[in-house]
Amino acid sequence: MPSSTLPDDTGADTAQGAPAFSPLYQQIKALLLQSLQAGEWKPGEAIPSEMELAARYRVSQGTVRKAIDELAADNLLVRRQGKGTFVATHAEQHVQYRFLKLVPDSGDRDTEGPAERHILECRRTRATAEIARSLGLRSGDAVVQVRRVLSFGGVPTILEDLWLPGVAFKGLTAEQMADYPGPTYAMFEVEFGVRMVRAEEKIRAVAADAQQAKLLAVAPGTPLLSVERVAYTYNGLPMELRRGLYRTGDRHYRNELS
Amino acid sequence: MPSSTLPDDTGADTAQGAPAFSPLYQQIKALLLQSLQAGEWKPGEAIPSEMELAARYRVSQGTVRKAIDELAADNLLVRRQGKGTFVATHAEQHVQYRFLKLVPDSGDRDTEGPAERHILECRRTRATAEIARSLGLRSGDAVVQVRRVLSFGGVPTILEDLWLPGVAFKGLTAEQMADYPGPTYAMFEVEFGVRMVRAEEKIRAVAADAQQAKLLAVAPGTPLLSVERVAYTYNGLPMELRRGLYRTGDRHYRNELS
DNA sequence: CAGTGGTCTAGACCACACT
DNA sequence: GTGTGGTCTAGACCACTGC
Repeated sequence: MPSSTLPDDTGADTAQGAPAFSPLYQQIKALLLQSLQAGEWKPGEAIPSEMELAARYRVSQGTVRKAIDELAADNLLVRRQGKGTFVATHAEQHVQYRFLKLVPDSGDRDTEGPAERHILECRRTRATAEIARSLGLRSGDAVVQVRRVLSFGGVPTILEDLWLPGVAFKGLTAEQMADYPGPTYAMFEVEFGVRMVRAEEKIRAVAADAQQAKLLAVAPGTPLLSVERVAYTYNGLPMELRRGLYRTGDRHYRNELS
Repeated sequence: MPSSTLPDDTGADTAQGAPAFSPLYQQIKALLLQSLQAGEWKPGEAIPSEMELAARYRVSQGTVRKAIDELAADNLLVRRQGKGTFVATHAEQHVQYRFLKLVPDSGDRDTEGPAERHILECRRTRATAEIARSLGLRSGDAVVQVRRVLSFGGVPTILEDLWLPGVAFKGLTAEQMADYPGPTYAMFEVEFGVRMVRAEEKIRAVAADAQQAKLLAVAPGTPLLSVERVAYTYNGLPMELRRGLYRTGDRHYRNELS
C-alpha cells in the first residue's frame, strides 16, 4: 500500500459524511496535472517514462498508465510508441489550428497555406462587466484587446476580437500577433507560458453591420456566423475570450457528434 | 493462445506485405460491434457480463474490458457499476436530444419541456443527385422526406427537412413522427431498428427566404443558422440527411472543443 | 448474500524508435 | 541492444446493486 506517500483521500470522510473516495490513478492524474500546470514539463517535451513515474509515486506501471491514458484522451499528453509521452502543444501538431473548425466546402484538406493575419488593433484597456464575467475578472481589470482579420488565399474570411487578461499577457504587441510563425495559441505558449487546453463556443447567425461588412468585403446585411469562444488553461481558468465573425459563403463550420 | 477461435488477423500478411496486425481487444471490439449491428442485444438491454464474454471469446476479462471501454467511449455502450453494461439508446438517456446542440442563452438547463413537433409534410419521393450522394444511394432511389417545425414554449425555433432511405424507413407516417413520445431518434430505434450512432454537421449562416421566414415567424432576410447533418448507424452507413434552420435570437449552438 | 463493474498489481511478451 | 509505450494475462480486492 503506497498510499502513505500520497494525499490520502481515502482515510477520512468529508464533514458531510460523503466517502470522497478517489481511485489511486485519479490521484496520480491530479499529481501529473499539477506538474503540467507548474511547468515542470513544457509543451513539446517528454515527460518521464511510465516506469520512472511508477517508481516516483510508488505505484504499479498499470496505474500510472491509466492516469496517462486519461490525460491523453483529454489531449493534454500525446503518446508515441517507442519514443515516450509528450506534453501536447499547439505548435507542430499535425493539425494546425486545432480549435478552428471552419473548413473549405470542397476538399477539407489543408492544401491551403496558413491564414494571413492582419492586425487592426492591439491595445490595453479595461474589462467591461460582460468581458470580466467571461474571463473571471472584475469590471475595470486590465485586459488586452486585439482585433484582426484572417484571410485565406487573399480572401478576408474571419473578423475577430480577442480579449486576454492583462496580467498574464503583459507586453503583448501587434508585431508579435502578426509575425509569429504558427498558430497564435502556439505563440501564447512560447511567449507567455499560457497553454489553452479546452474551449467552449456559442454560435449564432448574425447580419454584418456596415463596418464588419467593409472589413470582410461583403455586402452589409450578409449573414455571418458569430462564434464566441472562451478558452481555458490547465486549471480550468478562462484565459481568452474571442468573438469571431465567419464568412460562410464557400466555407462551413464542421462539427462531429457522437 | 485463444486466437484459434478468432478471425486470425495476425496469421497472414496482406498482399501488399503490410503486417495488418490488430490487437486482440480490437478483434473483440469488432465482434461486439457485429453483435450490436445484428441486433443480438437491443438498445437499452444489458449485454453479457465481462466474465461471460471473456469465457465466450476465450480471452481474459481485462481484454474484454478494454474492448468495452472503447465502445463505451464511443457512446455505443453504457457501463453501470453493479448492474451491467447496456446498449446505449436515444430513449431514456438522461440527456434528451443528444445530437441537438441548440440551447437557450440563459439557463442552459433542460427546465423546458420537450419540443412541440409540427409535421408539415411526410412523403415518399426520389433522391436527387445531391441527396443520393449524402445517403450513399443512387439518384432516383426511394427516400422519405419529412418537413417539420420544432417549437419551444410555443415559439417556432427550428425548420427542418429530413431525408431517409426509403428501404429502411418503409411505412413511416406523419402520425408516427408527430405522436411518438420522446426523441425522433428513439422512435427510429423502436419502429425501424435503426440506431444513429454518430453524425457530422456543416454549419453556415444564411438569410431566411419568404417561405422560411413565414414558417419561423421572423422577418424575411433574418440570419439563421443552417445546420446540415448526416447521421450514421453502427456500420458507418449514412441513414439520415437533415437540414435545419435554427433561430438564434435567444438561443445558441453550443460546442465544446478540446 | 451473490453478481456486476472498477481498481490495482506483477509479470511476460510484443512493436517501435534510436543508436 | 536498450528503452519506450502497447498488449495480455491471472488473481486479488473494492464498490455498487439488488435479492
